[in-house]
Amino acid sequence: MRGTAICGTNSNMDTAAARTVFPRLDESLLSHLPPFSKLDRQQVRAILDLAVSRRYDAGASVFEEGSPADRFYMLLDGYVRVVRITPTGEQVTALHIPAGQLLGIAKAIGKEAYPATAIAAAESIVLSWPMGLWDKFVADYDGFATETYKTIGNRLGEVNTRVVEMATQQVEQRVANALLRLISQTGRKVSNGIEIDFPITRQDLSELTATTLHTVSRVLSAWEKQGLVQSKRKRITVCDPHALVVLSQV
Amino acid sequence: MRGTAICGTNSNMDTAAARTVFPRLDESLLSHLPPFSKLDRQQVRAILDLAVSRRYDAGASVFEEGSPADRFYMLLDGYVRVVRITPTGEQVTALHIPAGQLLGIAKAIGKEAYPATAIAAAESIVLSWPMGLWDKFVADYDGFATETYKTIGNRLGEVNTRVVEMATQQVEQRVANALLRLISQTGRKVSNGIEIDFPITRQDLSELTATTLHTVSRVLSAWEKQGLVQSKRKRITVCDPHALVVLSQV
DNA sequence: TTCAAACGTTGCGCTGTCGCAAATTACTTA
DNA sequence: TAAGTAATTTGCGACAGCGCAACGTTTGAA
Repeated sequence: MRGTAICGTNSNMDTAAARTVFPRLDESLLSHLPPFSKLDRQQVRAILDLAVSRRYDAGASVFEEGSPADRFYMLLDGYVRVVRITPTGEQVTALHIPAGQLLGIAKAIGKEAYPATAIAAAESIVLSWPMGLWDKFVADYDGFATETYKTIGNRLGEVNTRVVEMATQQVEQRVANALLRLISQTGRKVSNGIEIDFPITRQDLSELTATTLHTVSRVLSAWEKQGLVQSKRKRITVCDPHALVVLSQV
Repeated sequence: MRGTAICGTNSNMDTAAARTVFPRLDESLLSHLPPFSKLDRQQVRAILDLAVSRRYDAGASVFEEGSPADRFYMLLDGYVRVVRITPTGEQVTALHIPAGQLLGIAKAIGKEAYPATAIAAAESIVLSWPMGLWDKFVADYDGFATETYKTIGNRLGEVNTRVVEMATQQVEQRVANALLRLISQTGRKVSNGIEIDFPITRQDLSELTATTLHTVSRVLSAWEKQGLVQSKRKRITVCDPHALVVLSQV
């Protein structure tokens, strides 16, 4: 999907507040996505006409923890990580959101403010709607609510899994699991394995696995020597997924 | 067990917990609880007449991870902990549920099976309904859905907080936070402080804070010497909550 | 081309926490 | 009351992973 339909229009815009309305969004953008898949053409058209589309550079924040939840979002393309920041400034990544999912749906869980910060991990294209439309979407569009709550359920499960992992596994296993999850969500097949399809640093991985960038670096170096992974700056390729699976289950 | 049965004489349940036959349930049981607070007397009556009531001994499981989600529950009295069990048999407590909350609401998050096991931490009284009634409740009863999703939102927030804590805090701080949360949820004022109002072992606390019973024991012993807590077997009293707050934020 | 900033690697010492083991105390049941 | 079981405490050794520090590498801007 990267680079099709809606891309190429807007230039470098200010990450502050600028919103660009794209010429005309195509129905096919949404019609195959779970929350909208049961809708007919006209309904999707109506939804798209209410949407604002915007591009985010890698590292830009889509919304911030604690600020009033005035819009909800659909990640069309790219990758977003949801982070929380501790009083001491440490970042912890709660989960990753792949393209095709809703985010910032505070209203669905009865919140008036976003409970976490969403940061584009790669360049991303995001649709958004005013939160005021939420109830209308739920009421008018068949399957929207159901699919939304499935998404929330999955995220609850994911976070729960993180808790269990952090409680019971060693760093090496957590990193292995994190990599496996990343390649399953955004893996791109390359000659020597599966590459994570967005730039990711040792620091990012450490925030995802509750460790330090140093330890992640050491782990990856060791794996590279064994031929399990290959990595350049900000790029990681998993060459032997099965070996990681084995490692992660020790 | 179908229909209008209001006693706990259903037979397809597993554990050895004794069952108590209740007299006709009173509307006041539910009318002040968030999911039902907007309903009138007749509606609450109708809901109660569909409910099955049951008592669980401490340690008995209300439902188990992976089994088909055929009922949803309301914890009337007592305290339930939600745990996940790893392949290697270790238990990790995901969250605690105080009286007055729904649990086992898999349907709300689009699941067909319970995603975790619920264990009564203290003797508990639980109402339940067949999951088939879920959609009816959502459709017929004003505020039921909204309040349910608030509950889910809060739990998501809670689990997220656990992740952040486990990622950034030392054992001592995690235990302090766990105790503070427990006394805020089920604290009972006693002469020398606030006691956690259900039996809780070092092992339980360790499963809640991702550590070992030994370490918890050491931490509590140290605190007891400093007069912050007092503990007997299965009983913990926090004498100086403020000191714990300070400790937890180092 | 130069330079600075960001990212990554690696060695070393330290320590928080675990794991094991053994003893003690507190309940339960016969 | 005694025996048995569950919960707790405590000491000690081991080590995974952290923190620090120094250095290497890549990138992009001037």
